[in-house]
Amino acid sequence: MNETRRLRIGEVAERVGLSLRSVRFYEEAGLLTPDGRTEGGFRLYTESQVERLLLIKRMKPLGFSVAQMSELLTAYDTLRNPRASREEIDAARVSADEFAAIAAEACGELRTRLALAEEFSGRLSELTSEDRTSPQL
Amino acid sequence: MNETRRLRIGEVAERVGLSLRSVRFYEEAGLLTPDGRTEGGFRLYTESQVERLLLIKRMKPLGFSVAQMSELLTAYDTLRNPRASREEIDAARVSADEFAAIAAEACGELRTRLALAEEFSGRLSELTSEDRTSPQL
DNA sequence: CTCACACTTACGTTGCGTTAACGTAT
DNA sequence: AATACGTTAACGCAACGTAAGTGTGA
Repeated sequence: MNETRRLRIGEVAERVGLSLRSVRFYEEAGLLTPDGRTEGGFRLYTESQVERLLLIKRMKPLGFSVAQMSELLTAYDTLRNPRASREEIDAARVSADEFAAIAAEACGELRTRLALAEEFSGRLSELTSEDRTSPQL
Repeated sequence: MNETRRLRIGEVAERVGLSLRSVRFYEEAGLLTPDGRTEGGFRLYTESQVERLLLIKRMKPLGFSVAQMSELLTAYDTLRNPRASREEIDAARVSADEFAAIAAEACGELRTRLALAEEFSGRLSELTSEDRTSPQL
């Protein structure tokens, strides 16, 4: 029944919007291992692995390191795993909460960075618009 | 009369808020050369060089590469140089306009990145807040 | 047989951080 | 003489990009 066609890296990368190199890199980093290989050695991925890559991609704007992503994914896996013990779940919750805080802080830094960028950008575009005020950055 | 005390790299770095390494790195990259050295080889900076470093620092939120910053600084110098020829000024204006466009685009990317970051951050903080909706990233 | 696609090294890039070993200035 | 500050290599790191040379599979 489970007519789940497995995908090769090219199709995966295109669907997710990552480079082949990135997908392989995340594998090296331990973020996701292909479901298997063909006889010839081609990586094979399932749909749920595609989703996992999408999840990874959605973390990127926050600027997480691969190590952090790995941690967060582990915690997430634990929370979603019905077989996980009470302790594991609790630890995962703590971890997830920490990441929520880190994420909030990253958003804050992005906001200030955006504000600074916009300020500079504004001045820069005034630099060549000729009005009497001597333009200065 | 020009009682301009020149500063050494430590004081410069502290005032500007950059590391010594960064200041030296920007020098390597050709963004600014010290006004001179002491007999013993210590770098000496003028106030206007401090301002230049502050300017460099203000560019950073935009994510410019050092090569881009170098270009932009060159154009800026030309625009501020009263001895510059007409052609030089025109070229500098073109360059500055291009950078204004690049900067605006960078701001746009930062905005979308912030939006994505906030979305993920929001979901992440719901992950451990226990309500009935099965939490999913 | 042909191609598009994939594989594994392995070195290049950017913007610094970080020793290490040593000289300078007060 | 001590101490804070500075100097030049030079290697390390993250997160991939980019060949290079070779194999796979429809």
